[in-house]
Amino acid sequence: MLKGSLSVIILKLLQDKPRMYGYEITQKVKEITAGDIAITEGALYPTLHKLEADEFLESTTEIVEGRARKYYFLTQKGNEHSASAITELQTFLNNIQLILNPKLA
Amino acid sequence: MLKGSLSVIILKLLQDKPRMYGYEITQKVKEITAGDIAITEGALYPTLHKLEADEFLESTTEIVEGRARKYYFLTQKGNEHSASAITELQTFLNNIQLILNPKLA
DNA sequence: ATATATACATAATTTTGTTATGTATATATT
DNA sequence: AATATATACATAACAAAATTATGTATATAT
Repeated sequence: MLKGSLSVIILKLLQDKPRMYGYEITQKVKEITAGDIAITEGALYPTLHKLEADEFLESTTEIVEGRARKYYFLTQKGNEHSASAITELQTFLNNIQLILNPKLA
Repeated sequence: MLKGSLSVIILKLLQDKPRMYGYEITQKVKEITAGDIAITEGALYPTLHKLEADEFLESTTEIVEGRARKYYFLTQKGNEHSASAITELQTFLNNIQLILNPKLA
């Protein structure tokens, strides 16, 4: 993982599906990237906690099939922040592309 | 900066121009990205030193216009490593793109 | 004389990952 | 019945790789 992108990925996934739990996020990323990107739990959970502490996310815990699931969702503040964070990452990715592929510049 | 991309950027720039010095790299990145990406010296120089310690780069210092310049160039090992490192970063960027823009998947 | 640009370098700190470990339940396999 | 795997969350020790601040030094423009 490139450091710094995980929180934006989480925010983006929660924009597309407004209620997800941690394990679900790891599986979704694995699915989208055909197994290339595996989010480690040691990175995921602290990041979710930080996003919640920053009031970008809120959560509710539910028991589903005998196991606890902690569902996260964007706050209004988180929704606003997501927009700029995603744009910023997109701009950065475009810039790296320009460096890696100057012929397309 | 997304952590981890800097060394790959340096390797790529040295593939395109096989002899560059540190300050020149910062200016080149600024130029390509229209000022969006500014490489900090505190990141640049330690990264150059590490690439040299890993024997991916070698350097020669020259005095140009009264000031010392340390020119870096790829070793054979560095050239081989560049190819895989760039491909790997490209794959990663493509995967992030899939997450950020699922409609293009 | 002073500010800015060029040119390199390092130290302290922060951010953000990886790896390892722990707890717990459900389901599939031997 | 025992064991392995998948699901589900969490935290601690450690490492990597930035940012920020600081330092040295020369050339050029104001």
